Amino acid sequence: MPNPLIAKLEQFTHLSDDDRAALQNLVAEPLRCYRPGTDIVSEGDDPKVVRLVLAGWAYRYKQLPDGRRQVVALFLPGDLCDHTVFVLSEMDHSIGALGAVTLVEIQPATFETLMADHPRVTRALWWEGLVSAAVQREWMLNLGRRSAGERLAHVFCEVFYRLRGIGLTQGTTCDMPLTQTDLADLIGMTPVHVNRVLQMLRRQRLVELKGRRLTIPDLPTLEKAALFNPNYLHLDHVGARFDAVGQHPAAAARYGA
Amino acid sequence: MPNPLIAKLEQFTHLSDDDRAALQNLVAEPLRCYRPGTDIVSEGDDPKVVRLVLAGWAYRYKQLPDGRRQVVALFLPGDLCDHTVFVLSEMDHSIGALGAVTLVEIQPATFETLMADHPRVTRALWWEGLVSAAVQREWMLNLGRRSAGERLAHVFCEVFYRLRGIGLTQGTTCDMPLTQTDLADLIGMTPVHVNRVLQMLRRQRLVELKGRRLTIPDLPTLEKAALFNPNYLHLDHVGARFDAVGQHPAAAARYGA
DNA sequence: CGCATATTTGAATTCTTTCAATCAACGTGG
DNA sequence: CCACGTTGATTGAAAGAATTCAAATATGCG
Repeated sequence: MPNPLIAKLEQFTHLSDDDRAALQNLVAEPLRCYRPGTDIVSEGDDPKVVRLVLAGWAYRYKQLPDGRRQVVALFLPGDLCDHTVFVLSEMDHSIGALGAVTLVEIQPATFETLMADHPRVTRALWWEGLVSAAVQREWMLNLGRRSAGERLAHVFCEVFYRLRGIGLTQGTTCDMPLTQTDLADLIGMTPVHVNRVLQMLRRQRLVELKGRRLTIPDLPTLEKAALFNPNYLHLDHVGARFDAVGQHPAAAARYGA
Repeated sequence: MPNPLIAKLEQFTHLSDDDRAALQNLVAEPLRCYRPGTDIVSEGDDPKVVRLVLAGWAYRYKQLPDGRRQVVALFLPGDLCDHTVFVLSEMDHSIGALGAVTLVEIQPATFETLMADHPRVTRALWWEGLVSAAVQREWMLNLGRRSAGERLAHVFCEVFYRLRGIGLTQGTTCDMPLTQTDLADLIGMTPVHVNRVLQMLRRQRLVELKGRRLTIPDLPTLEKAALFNPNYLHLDHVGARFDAVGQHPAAAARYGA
């Protein structure tokens, strides 16, 4: 089974063959599969392992006692739940499977060994954690200050960028397994309103969404409508500073090599 | 200068005298003071140091091109900006000083040494990072799904809990240097609406707010109104599992020693 | 084909914002 | 000590955005 975490981390830094092998090795830990709509982790659970999504989409969510629900993160292939979760005694949120999800359950010790032996991987994992925190902040800006239309457009931009980073887009299209109800829980609106706003985006030819597939005919225009600035995804190969100069094509370009 | 980070981490785990001394040592790094309303870090900066707030309140915020602003985190004394920020090449948000703020600028190397030599401190710092991520998630739930009244009440509960954890409450009162405009940027509303909602909370005798001081006459009742569940602050001394049994009073209680 | 799930539509209501003014608190200089 | 300017808090009325509730269509799957 290929490990999409490698593709993800290579957006940040150049990895040696040895680094890649070590990451590939994570997939040797126990695999789990989940049916669409089931919970992978429930609020209150004791998190004993670190989870890495290999295939399918999952999402973190929180719920109020009366049932109101907010999706607080999306896990795409290659996404890792916090690599230090196991120090907590209790989860403060749940994780659900959107479609069919395959993930690995990694023992804390495996991670600690990996990080002790591979400093470049350690940096890359730090980067991974910082990016997911940055995504959370961007979502707060989304929820608090963007209009409904901007919000929905922003989600589409982000998902497209993230999927593209791990090679899961096909031209101008990508998967979009979220229902309008899921989208509503993601951007803090009602499903009815998501529907109306989506129709607006469609009328403006900013997106096409049908049969669980998303098409973005003109990404720059959608970005403008969303006030989308990809800086928060930190996809600029900043880790190049930890590379040997010239090792990585993008790093080489950036540093004029 | 006392180091409030020690008090903060001791909410999670028991520290040895040696651990405490090492943390105290952080305060030997260069101190900086900022005037109210000034920026400590600006979006686009290259983060070369890790910052630890010693006194005063600061806040992270993000802004849209047209000026709409969202506060995405509050830094109270003892709060640390991400202890691995320096792997990024560019900040995706800004940090501003609310009142007068004193902080230390810690070199990455200092941190790495501290963590290499003090495994218990390392765990505690991981916990710190996980808690701030959890706070962000709770804020998303706040922005996306709580009503205006619940949102405002929730902010008051959280601030009170966090200040109490580091010994900065006095009975039922604490500082509250945020103006109504600041609160608006925090909970994604307009200042006008904050004002009206605040009046509602006052009428219900849930809070008193005057002269930059907050009084919560009956915390449990405010918590109910806010749908506040403190689990996300992870203040349950979970780290006790990394303590020698019996070392820490709360841990001892939990484990029946 | 038929059920279950997801999307779409309409109308009425509720919540927030907007815009404009007014009021209150506070620190400064005369 | 008070006038004055600045900032923050408060109020009102009207416009705008989003939700609610209910019903009607689509769509996908066994």
